[in-house]
Amino acid sequence: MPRSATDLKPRILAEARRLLVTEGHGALSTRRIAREVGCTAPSIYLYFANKDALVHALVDEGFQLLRAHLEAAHAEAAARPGRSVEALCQAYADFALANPEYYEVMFHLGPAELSRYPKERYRVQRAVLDLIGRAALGPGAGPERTLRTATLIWSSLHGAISLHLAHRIDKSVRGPELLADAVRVAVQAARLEPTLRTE
Amino acid sequence: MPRSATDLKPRILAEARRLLVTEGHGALSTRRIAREVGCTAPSIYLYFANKDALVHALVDEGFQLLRAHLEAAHAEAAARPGRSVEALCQAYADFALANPEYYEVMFHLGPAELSRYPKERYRVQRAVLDLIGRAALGPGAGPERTLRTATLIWSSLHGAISLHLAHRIDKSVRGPELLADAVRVAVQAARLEPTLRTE
DNA sequence: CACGGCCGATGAACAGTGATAAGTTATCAC
DNA sequence: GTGATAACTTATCACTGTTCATCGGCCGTG
Repeated sequence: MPRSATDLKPRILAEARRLLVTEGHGALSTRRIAREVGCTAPSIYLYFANKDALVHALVDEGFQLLRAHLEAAHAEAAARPGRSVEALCQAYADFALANPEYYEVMFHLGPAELSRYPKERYRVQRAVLDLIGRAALGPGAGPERTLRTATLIWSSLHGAISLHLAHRIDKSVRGPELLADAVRVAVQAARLEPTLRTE
Repeated sequence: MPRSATDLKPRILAEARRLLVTEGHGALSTRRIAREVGCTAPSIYLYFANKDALVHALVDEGFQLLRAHLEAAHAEAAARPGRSVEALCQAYADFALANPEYYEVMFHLGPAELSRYPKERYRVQRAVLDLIGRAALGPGAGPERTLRTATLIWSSLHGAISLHLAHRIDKSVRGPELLADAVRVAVQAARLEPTLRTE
């Protein structure tokens, strides 16, 4: 006897998403979700193998959102070329700052907190990295170099965002400036250097 | 009647440290620590206001360890100058990869997971940043620019480390290479640019 | 010596967590 | 109507951080 007309699974997911966004992933508990949805905690296990699976569904959602956000920014930036990497990076940062709790579960949760899932699924979708890499190097560059450059830009970007979200940055350093610096630095340096071994 | 001769507080701290290092901060539980130490869980609250305070003591320890590690590397690198930033960054990365669980609580735990403590204490010690900044710019640079450049280098470094520790990096991208790239890129670009506003 | 007072430590308890197993109930096929 | 099947709940387990009342040994005072 479903208490509400709709299927339970999407409603559980929606409530989990709502709790994640509004109160952070620490507020995600099976009983809390169940109470809010109008069922009992064990019902969740009918649709998700465990709590990690539920969180992981949100992570997947987050990646889809991020990808859509970046592709929109990419399309918009295509009009005036030359600065498309900067636009992509800005879009990435915007997403992170607008959805800090999504960003948290997407990129900070390690195997310890979110176990029982193949590591492969953690890795960011190649599509996003390709987008960044090609924006930086152009479509001519080889896939390996593209991936490497994209990862470099991404990691620089992520560093600034991660520290900012964790409140680890000195008050006198302004966040947006740091982000802009991080992007510019990574982009310009990544464009120059080919696979230059440093050791 | 202390069951063992020594004071309880340092032994609690030592056991917490051991558990953090060997099993990760998810294994830190008051009862577990108490059992391992030979007392009961409420005894911990005689010496720490709550579990967060205990974790925070470990965070402070971590910062002291990191600082000592970097200062040692700095002293060692003073012999052959010119490459001291790279040496510092390498030392930072070594610390992170050698003590991933320390690094986790030091830099990934946000106010949500580790509440009830003033945000100020989260911010990395200025001493560490000054070390990096002066290694990059020399002692002549102004304190503001030094801090800003150090933060930029640090955040680039942290990005690569954070993604690496969270297993978010594509298998085909080799970790040490990415780290080296991140350092080099941040250093060379940070050296060039003065306070160049990007907007 | 006896008597409080104090302080470290404890046992019991509370509300909450993820998770499982057994039981209930409603719907559908035959 | 009967049986099966799926959805859902109740009860429970082991665990979490935390609090409170209590106990016991020690110390200074009379």
